[in-house]
Amino acid sequence: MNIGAASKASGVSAKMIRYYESIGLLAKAARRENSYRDFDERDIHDLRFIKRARTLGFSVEEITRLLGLWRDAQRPSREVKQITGAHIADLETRIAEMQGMVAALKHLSAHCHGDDRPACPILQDLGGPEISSASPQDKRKRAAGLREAAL
Amino acid sequence: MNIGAASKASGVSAKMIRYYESIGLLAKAARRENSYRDFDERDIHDLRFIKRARTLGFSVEEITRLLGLWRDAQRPSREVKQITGAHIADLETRIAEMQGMVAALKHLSAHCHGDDRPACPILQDLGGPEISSASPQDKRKRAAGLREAAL
DNA sequence: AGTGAGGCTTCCCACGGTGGTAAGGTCAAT
DNA sequence: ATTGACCTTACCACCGTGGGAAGCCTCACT
Repeated sequence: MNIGAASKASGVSAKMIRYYESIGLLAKAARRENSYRDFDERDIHDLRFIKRARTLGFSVEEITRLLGLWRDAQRPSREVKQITGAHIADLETRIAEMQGMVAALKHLSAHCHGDDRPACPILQDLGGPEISSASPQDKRKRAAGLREAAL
Repeated sequence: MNIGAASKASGVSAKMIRYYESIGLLAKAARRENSYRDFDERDIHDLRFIKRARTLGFSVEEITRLLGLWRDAQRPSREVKQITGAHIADLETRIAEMQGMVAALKHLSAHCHGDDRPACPILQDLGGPEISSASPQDKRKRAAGLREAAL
């Protein structure tokens, strides 16, 4: 199976397949005499796994662990659940942050005429003196995950 | 005002102040004889403006426009409201996507024992055959905005 | 007057993921 | 034998942020 075929079969772009291989997320594909990569069913499975996990917002780092667990038939489901739980919490934190932004923005926007007049509470707020930001944005380490996947 | 003082006064790291200057978001700061940057009140205002706007998830590109509007006393508030509205819509799309992920993950997690047994519906789902993903992730251009701000 | 600490300066590197593109090899079919 | 569709590697870009090196500058203290 060529990389193009693997790409179609998995929904992962050829570009990303090579990338995943390069960072060790995906096992190094076999090579034909032409030096073309040759993917088997196992690779396709892994690619689909990765694709699906990315769709669910897991970071590549998390997927590495999940794939490792997948391959270990003996793994305790505890670990999988733990990773998933942490990811859910992460997503929820980010959702809450964004909801805070939306609320603040909607509030400002509601008081902005949005016509030819220059008066605008949105800019007033942005430019104004110390403003009590909704939450001071904790900067805990957080996988890039979805953010880029959504680009 | 040195860059350190400006950083403290605005809450923007010295690193980012230089970066914002380099990309033209912030006007080039005056220099002293030592070649040290010298910030005035106007710069501090702009930095606070940027800081606040980043907190609200605006991308640097959007902030460039907003700052331009701020400086134009004659600007029609329409434009500001329009930018803000687009940003709100963007945020809401991303929130919805993440909420979809959370829902799917919670569903899977609920059916995973999370103990020593290896059986795990989460991995089953990830590794399983074609799954009907919540939404096929539209990839419309979207400013990086929050994603990185939240790191 | 010298020394050390802590500014400041520029410059490059890394991250996460993804896309682009150029320069070359290969294949299959006309 | 040529064309066009594929493959290969290798590099660059994005966004926003942090890290660090190497070299000045300044100030306070000895």
